[in-house]
Amino acid sequence: MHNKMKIDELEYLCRKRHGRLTWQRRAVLESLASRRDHPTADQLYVDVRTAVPGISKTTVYRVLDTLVELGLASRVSHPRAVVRFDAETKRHHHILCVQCGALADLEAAALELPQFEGSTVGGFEVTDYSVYFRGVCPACRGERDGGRSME
Amino acid sequence: MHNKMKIDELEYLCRKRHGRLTWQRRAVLESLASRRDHPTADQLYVDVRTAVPGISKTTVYRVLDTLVELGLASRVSHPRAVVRFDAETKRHHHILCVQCGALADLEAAALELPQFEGSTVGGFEVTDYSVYFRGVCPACRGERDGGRSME
DNA sequence: TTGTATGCAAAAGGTTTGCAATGAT
DNA sequence: ATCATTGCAAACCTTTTGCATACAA
Repeated sequence: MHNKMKIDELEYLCRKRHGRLTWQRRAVLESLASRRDHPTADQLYVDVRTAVPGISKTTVYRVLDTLVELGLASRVSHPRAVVRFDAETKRHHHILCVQCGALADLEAAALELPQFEGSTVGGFEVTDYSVYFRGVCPACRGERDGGRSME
Repeated sequence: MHNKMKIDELEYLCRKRHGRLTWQRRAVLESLASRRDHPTADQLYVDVRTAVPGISKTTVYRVLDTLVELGLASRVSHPRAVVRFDAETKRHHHILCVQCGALADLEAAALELPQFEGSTVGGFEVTDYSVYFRGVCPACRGERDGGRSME
């Protein structure tokens, strides 16, 4: 399974850093990696807590920090929303449904964009980039009435 | 001057909505439009307050909401940072310096990207998009030591 | 054993809200 | 005069921090 790889990576990276592989780290990463949406810290907290009661919200925040540092997760955000997390660290883009607020991933390969990395744009040396789309998702296009709530 | 246009637009849009053109709205929009960076609500508050004392922070937040509603400003955000505002509403992209945290605009025209609007991407009907670059700004590239503070 | 990671509770922001007063039209 | 907008203070929420305890290595 793909999640197993993530956990293995976590173990490896923890060792390398003289860090510790706690069940809390495992649990948060497992929960994050098993989801296809972009959960908030609080959603992950609830999630983990139902599976393995006893974790504190503080720890979830700290573990997420660590995962981002280790490159096992990344932060996603858009204006007017709480920060969300994503275990998908391959380059990809995001698209937000302006009607229901759903946030989906878009494979980078699906897009045909120029190769910006390494080039200079506006004087900046580009190391990374992603495209943020806004649009209407399939579900909202179907029922032309709008307004699912933001999950 | 370009800012004058913005204020005129504000006046027009306020009237259209049976809204009122208060000096607070004028002041916030003027401050925002005169800046080339992406100020936070708090920065605008300080700014306006020095020019015309007496405005409250609550009002700055409310005025900014209104400006965004009216299409005179937009929200910009990136993970790990407070929401920032931008009076530039033409399509443009953003680039963040990963060393000093500077956030700059990039003219859309400077990039040569496909025409995504109206097309369908990942099942979504795209209405708008912008590219978010990460890289190293000219200043930080010059002095290869990194670490200006995030303005 | 050693030092990292956790839990708790409290602090720290940033942003929003209720309500009476103000002021633009 | 009327109703949108403001100011104040308090509420809200998410995220961070200090410190003692627990536990992975």
